[in-house]
Amino acid sequence: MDLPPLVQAFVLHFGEMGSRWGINRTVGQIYALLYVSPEPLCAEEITDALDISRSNVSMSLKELQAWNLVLLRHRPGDRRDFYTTPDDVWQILRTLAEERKKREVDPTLSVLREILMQKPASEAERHAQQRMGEMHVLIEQLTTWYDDVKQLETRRLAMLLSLGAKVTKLLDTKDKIVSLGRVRRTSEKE
Amino acid sequence: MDLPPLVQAFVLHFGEMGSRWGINRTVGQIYALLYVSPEPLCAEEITDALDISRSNVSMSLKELQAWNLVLLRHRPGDRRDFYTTPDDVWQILRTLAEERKKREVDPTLSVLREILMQKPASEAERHAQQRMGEMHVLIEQLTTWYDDVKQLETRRLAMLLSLGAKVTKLLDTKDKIVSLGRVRRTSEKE
DNA sequence: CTGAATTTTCAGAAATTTCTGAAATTCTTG
DNA sequence: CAAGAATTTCAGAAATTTCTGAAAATTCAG
Repeated sequence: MDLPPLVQAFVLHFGEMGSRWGINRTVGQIYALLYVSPEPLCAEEITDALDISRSNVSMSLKELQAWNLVLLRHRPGDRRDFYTTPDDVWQILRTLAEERKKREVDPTLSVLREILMQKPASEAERHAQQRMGEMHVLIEQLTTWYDDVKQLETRRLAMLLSLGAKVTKLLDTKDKIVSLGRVRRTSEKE
Repeated sequence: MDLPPLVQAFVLHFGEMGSRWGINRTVGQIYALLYVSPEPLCAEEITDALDISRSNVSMSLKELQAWNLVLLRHRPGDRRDFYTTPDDVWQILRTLAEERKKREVDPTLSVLREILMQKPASEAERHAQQRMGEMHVLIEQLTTWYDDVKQLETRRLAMLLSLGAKVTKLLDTKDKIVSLGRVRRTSEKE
């Protein structure tokens, strides 16, 4: 691996982080390399840059394609495949979130739902179901929010973020209105 | 492993998911088991429930403690340690987020900052730095937002989520005001 | 202090994941 | 369709991670 030291540091760190997130080290390194490369790279170039076997590169690229994380490029009169990453980091994040949701969150929700349908046969099971119900609600809330927010264009998303917890002030207002409304409705009934 | 079938399904799924997120299967299973148990469990009980060695339980519990994910409990006149999880799922999520940030995000930010300080020695390095800069900005934005939001109590956080992208309407307004301001300022200059 | 109960440690075994080289396949072009 | 360039596949090797049993350490009651 003889990359510019600055690039090498990035690639190695990324490989390290990848493996802490359940992504294989090599896949992480390849992604990092593609991410910082000024031009799309072909498999051979990745092999040379990272000092890994050609077949490993092939399998790792397949993996990255399955995750929708890389773009395929071609040069006229050259039948090799060249790989690159999207330019927009926000887009990359969105793709990552989308894929993880599809692979991990959705199946978890359906397992939870299935379990929650069953009839508890003991007090322990009843309690377990109750706990799983709480988890189910949490995940549903998060994914609903995510489905909402993922539609936003980058510019607007950035704005939403920069607003941060300042939204709380708005919430305070809403909060008061809602509770006022509740009080009124309650007193009307009486 | 002879748990109620409903609990077993949950525990196994959780172990599976854990390993996809870089958490060892056993650690995930133990956490799931503690999460749904009506009472705190001692190491011996976990050993029996999950059919793993006592030493494995000991090490996995140590791991969970390092992640601040479990609570230690004692019974009077019994010197065994009993383990449980917090009741509030939101609190669990917060802890998880906090720990991952501390272990993975913060180090990444500091690696990026360090690399960005260096002087690029080539065009390729200049480009790589530019890309890393974009990633750095993204992560900074996300963590700033996170630092903001993590303070919120559960009730308010849930409200923020339920609001979701409806906040966009507010943003639209802000957006218009901002761009109006820009137009005015520009025309004043001319 | 002794000894029983409990927990921790850790070297090596077992299991799992990752990686490689060689062969097979695909694709293009003359 | 033959040849050559590029890619993919996959069985087994290598590396890494996880797990265990045995021994050591800790804790506490008597």
